[in-house]
Amino acid sequence: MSTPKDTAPAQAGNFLTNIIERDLEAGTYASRRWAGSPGDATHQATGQADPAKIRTRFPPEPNGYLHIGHAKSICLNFGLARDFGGVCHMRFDDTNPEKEEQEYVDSILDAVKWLGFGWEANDSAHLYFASDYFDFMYRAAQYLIEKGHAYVDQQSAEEMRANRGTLTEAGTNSPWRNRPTEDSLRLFAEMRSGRHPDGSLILRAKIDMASPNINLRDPAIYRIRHAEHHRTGDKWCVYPMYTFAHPIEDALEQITHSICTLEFEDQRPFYDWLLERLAEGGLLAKPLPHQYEFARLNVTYVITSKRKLKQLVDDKHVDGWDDPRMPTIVGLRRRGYTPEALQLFCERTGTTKSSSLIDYSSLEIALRDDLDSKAARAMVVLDPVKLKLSNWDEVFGTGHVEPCSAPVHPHHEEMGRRQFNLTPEIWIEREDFMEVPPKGYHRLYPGNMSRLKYGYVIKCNGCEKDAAGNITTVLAEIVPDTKSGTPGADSVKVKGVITWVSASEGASAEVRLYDRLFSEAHPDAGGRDFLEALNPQSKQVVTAYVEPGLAAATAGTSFQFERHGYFVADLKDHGAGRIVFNRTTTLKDSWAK
RNA sequence: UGGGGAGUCGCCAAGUUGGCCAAGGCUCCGGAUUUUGAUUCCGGCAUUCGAGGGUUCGAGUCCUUCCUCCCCAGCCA
Repeated sequence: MSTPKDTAPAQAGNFLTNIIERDLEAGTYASRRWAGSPGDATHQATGQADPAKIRTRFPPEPNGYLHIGHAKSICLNFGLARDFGGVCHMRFDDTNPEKEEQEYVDSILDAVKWLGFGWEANDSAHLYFASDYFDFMYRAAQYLIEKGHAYVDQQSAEEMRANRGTLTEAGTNSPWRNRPTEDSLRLFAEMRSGRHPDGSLILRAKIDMASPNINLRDPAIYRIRHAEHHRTGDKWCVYPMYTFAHPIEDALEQITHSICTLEFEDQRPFYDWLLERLAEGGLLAKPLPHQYEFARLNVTYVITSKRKLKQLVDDKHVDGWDDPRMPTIVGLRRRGYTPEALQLFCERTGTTKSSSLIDYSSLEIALRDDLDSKAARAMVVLDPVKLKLSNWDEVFGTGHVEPCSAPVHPHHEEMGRRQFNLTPEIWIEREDFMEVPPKGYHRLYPGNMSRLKYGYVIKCNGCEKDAAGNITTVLAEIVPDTKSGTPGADSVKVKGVITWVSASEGASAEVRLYDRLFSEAHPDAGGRDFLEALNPQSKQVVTAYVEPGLAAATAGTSFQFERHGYFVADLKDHGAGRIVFNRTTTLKDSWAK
């Protein structure tokens, strides 16, 4: 997975590619060794020069489902490794046993693979867990205590908060801050042995309670938590905090560029402080990893707050985490988004440090751009009204069905052709007929001609209505010798071409017409209730008539329903005997709605 | 009011050490092709870089004052 950057006219880079190029040129990481697995300085020293020019990592906490924002981070980290001859590690940041589960590990792995990335490189799987480093982390904490860089505090959480100071006022030292080293060492061992209850003691780094950066006011680095961990079981009852664990994970894995989101900027000084301390003690190999921050992805009409997404699921506003309206990877996938479309979207939106708000439509545009050349075409009538060809018997003879042929894709003949029959009664879209057409309308209205796509030109003769005045049947007649593909096809020019499905041969299908989940661009702006911004029409289910061949579609396959948009056979509900499609997105429509 | 970030066309976004007319993508607007009002194809789209001063032959890039927005006071990540 290490294709070097090609020579093609390089896309303008971003601040991260600039940094990496500079590091590569300067040989910043050239001296790194890699012993084939993560480990401390001694371990890595036994290895060869690292075959990976750079190492990045995607480090989610396995506490929920991945969403579109994670997709960006995945594309960034795996993409950078791919483009610069490096390796990207798949790592689970599982340092909080109370929130994490194996189920999430599995779904995250699945999402990353589906997106098109892998963690296999140089004959090994770079799949790691922070929990595998607990032994080292414990040793590192002991080292910090020994050197006077950490101490066991026994203030309560409330006391600690009170003594931390505020944004404008310095904090005050803990009365336990200068506890003798031996005492802290003993207490820390007792914490580990299970002698103390949750919250009674805590290990803190000793830095500066007056620092203007609150993260440096003796941050907590190890806490007591008598909880079962999904991987280490009850082996531990002390767990490292993110602040302490993450830099160590990066260093043990020989990560070069540790990329995270902007809110961690203030943590960087501690990241560097910690790693320097451990490196000067000979525990970690130099050169050390560096943290870089980028702006997280924000998209209009979309929320990514885990708490709020969970509420949508729990309160049944959506049908689960994989509801096609959810911004989760599983949801986007079920909606019909492709990995390529998501990657294209991430490339187009770029990577910077300035927070941006991307139009939701960019997502749809990227999807259309990807699907247009790949999706097989099909004719489907979503809002059916019957049309009778009144001169059928005169033109073809009673009982005749007229075979029609269409390309699977108009620009890719190699994709083959599909067959279906034209019959005397067909379904057409209700909006393709108007008794009184507006200016510029060129489909069916009394006296006007249109073409039945891949079939004949027909002339509209009016319609039939029920007692309430609703149109029940559109009446039309075949214009002879105008069949598509025959020499006479162009003898009659028409402006409108409409799609149709044979009433006797078409299959009926359940089609779910999805629209954006929220009707406001900023559903959770200004602290108001995001549920009030829910779009009541985000899901409409219709019974449609589809081209007969669609019955054989396999779940997960995308089609373009001509003139309607892109649809995907539902991953869960489409199958033998039941045809179920989800509308992924409509087609671009420049005809005023 | 402390600290850390960010402000370039409708939405993104290049622009690194000051120097040819401020990249590119998407949207949009014209026009051509089209049996999807889709696609494709041509063409157009910032005297201006949050605002004001200043330095300079020359500034988005340097100095300065100001404005706006985002993040930080979990024993979450």
